Amino acid sequence: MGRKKIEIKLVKNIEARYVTFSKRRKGLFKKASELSILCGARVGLLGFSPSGKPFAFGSPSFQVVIDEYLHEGGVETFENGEIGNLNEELKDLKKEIKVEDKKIEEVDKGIIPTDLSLEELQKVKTSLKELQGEIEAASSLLLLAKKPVFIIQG
Amino acid sequence: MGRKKIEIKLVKNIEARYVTFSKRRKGLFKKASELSILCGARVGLLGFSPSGKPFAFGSPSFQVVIDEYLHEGGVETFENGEIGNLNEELKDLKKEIKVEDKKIEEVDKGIIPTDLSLEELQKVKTSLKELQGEIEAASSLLLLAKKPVFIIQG
DNA sequence: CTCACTATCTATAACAA
DNA sequence: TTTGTTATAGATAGTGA
Repeated sequence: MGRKKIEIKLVKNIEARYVTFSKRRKGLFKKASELSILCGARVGLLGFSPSGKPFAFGSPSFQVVIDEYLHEGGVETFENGEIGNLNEELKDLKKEIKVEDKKIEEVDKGIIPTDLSLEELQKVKTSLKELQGEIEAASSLLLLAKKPVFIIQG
Repeated sequence: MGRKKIEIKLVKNIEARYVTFSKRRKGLFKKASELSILCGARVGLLGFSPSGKPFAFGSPSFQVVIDEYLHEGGVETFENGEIGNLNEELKDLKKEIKVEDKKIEEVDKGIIPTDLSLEELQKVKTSLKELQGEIEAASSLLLLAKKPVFIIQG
């Protein structure tokens, strides 16, 4: 999406890193907004910049997402017993991913040979990261669903 | 980004809506993941599908974002007094946006004439939605910063 | 950190399965 | 709700201010 294809890994140059962050955060907000409007979904986003500054986004609002989570997105969303099963599945997935992650690391270091091109390897790594993110988040949701939940002091 | 340019508004056909949701959620996760990896940012995402099913994503993990928010992203991020000022600014911005929103609605209904092309109008509307999302979220962050915060029961 | 420019790379709308 | 294909619309890397 730019003058050149880039690898998805930490941008070394700090200045360039901030520029990239600024541009892509904007892009992410836009995507989140579009998803919400096009599909009637609700999306909340919370994060921290490279320098540790918080940023957030919500559509139709951040608060709506929190409220929906508190009132409907928690325990009631899952059938009885379902949570335990899902947790087991997630545990297995995490194990598998850990194995794959280690494998890739060793390929990277040349310890293990591979038939994959650098480009293909990059894709695998990126996919793995995404999967990790989803699984991790799913775990968190399940955890929160089991032990309710975010409480907002007020 | 597809065969045709589309307006950013609720997809009428429900089947198509779900397809769009499925694809764009995937895209959003990818963008969030890339932002995190490229810039060393932490990103957490929580939302609900059109049908009310929760989804979440985190990079490097959902939990990391929550933890950082609890420990560093809250009150300490803002200087004393800064919060009050920011809240005032946000209040003003919200008012302005409300006005603009109403204006656009009336333009849509033909009550107010406009020199803008449909395309330009669409852009303005989309930008406004994004701005709303950011401002709303900023408000939430400030609110949470003032009245600390998410508490995770355990 | 933001803004503008523009050559390229990517995400995705429409369609079918 | 998910997946694959293909033509396009849209995002963004590199660069300079």
